[in-house]
Amino acid sequence: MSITIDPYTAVPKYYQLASILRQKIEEGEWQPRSPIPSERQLEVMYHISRTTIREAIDSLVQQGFLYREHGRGTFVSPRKLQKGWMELTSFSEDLLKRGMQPGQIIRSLTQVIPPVNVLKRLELAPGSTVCRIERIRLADGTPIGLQTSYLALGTGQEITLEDLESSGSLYRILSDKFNIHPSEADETLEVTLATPQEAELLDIPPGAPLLLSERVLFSQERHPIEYVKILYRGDRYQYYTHLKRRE
Amino acid sequence: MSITIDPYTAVPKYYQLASILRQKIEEGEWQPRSPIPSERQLEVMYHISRTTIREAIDSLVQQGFLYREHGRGTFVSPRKLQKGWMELTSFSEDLLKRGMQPGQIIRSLTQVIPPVNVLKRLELAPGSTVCRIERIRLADGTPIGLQTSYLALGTGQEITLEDLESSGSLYRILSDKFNIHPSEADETLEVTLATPQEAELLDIPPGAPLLLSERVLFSQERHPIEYVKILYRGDRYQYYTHLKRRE
DNA sequence: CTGGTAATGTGGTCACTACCAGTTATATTA
DNA sequence: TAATATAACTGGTAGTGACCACATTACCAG
Repeated sequence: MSITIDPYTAVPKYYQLASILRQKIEEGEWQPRSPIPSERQLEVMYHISRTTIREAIDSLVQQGFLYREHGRGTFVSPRKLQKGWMELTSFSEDLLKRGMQPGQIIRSLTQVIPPVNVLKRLELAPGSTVCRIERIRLADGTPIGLQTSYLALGTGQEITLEDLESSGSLYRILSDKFNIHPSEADETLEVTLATPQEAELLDIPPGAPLLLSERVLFSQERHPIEYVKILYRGDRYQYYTHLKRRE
Repeated sequence: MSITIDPYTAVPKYYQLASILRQKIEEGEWQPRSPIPSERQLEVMYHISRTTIREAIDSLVQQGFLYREHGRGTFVSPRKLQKGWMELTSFSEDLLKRGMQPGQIIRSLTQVIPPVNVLKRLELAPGSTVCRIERIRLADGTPIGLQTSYLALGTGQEITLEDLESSGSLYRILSDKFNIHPSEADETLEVTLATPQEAELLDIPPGAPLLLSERVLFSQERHPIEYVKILYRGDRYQYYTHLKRRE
């Protein structure tokens, strides 16, 4: 990450500036609640137009790093709000962020005709086949969740056991191999109790409370990509989210 | 909602335009996945500069109503993604959106010195007093959750029983009476089991699974306002979010 | 000391301009 | 006819210049 703007690279200037500013925030050079240089000052400092400055600041405000006060200035958000931005993350990313080591036991990888509710959520025609992946998810080596994914892939697109075992993260495979970039998701959370089978796999007593997450993942083009159901051990998992009020 | 831009009002043009476009989307005039007029066309249609057009479209893209494709156009997001935007909502708002009637039984409203972990989350000095509200939350008349709020109000700011009973929504009181506008929140969700007291209040058997939500609410100025803990009946409540991937 | 006022600095809005970078349809050419 | 080039779109990035709305400060009159 440079400390000046390079006008000859393909990277947009507003993006370069945003990176520079974010770095100063993350490294603590600019303390929480203190003002950053004004837009006119930044204009001189980096020889960029105010239009571009504002575009950079806009994105950081959007991401919660900065906040503006009309007539006063632009300020660094207090730590609390900098991290844990409401992000769509994969299981692996999620766990790594919490400082735990993600792992998995792949139970099956098959082509199946999914249940109708799954078909509906994936906006597929009845009888369509999808790729189903069953995995036990591990945190620091111990089971933490049971995950069942249904993937709506294009014809010819296929995920192999090797892909899964080498990368671990489904999102990475989608991105690298198929150029599908997860963008948004709808998720519901509720409470259930473990069936004997689930209890066995998760190494908990039958009837223990579980956190059930159901998520439909959408690509950048807003096509449903994946329906995934995860049963988390209630005693070992906490769901975190950051909410923003509209307007 | 007008259908033309009024240059003489205090409402910014980009905001007026965004409202017009959003209306056309919500009323179905523009169908999902179909392109909206190009930015150059809108420039002519509404006699607004492209800068302003893009600002309006930006906000709608941000809110998930539209999506852009470089070189192709700007399109209406499919229905699925238009609604249920990841919003910070109050309990009442939340329930109303699900088509249920919110209600409450106020169990207590007192000034207390909260537990240390609450003080910490509210960034208050040890020994500070806050307003505590205990409520049983109802959906269509039946108990659905136990809510305990700790409010960090300014000196002289006070919430009365009448306020609560007449409005029902704490967010509305904060907004109307104190000019405090909830903006963001950190929330965690986990699973617990009902204690005998909790079970009694929620009309469920002791040991029944509950969804425990803990939320810290922040004002526009990023000051912590409220720490609230809600125990939801596991059999009657489902949590919903919409996630977006960063970048 | 108090209250008003003007200067100055901040972010907010908007117009106009230019060019770049993808996409698509059409015309051209082999 | 089929491949290729081109023109005419689309959104993306960037600069300049202007004025507005709000906050803070310093100064002045009472």
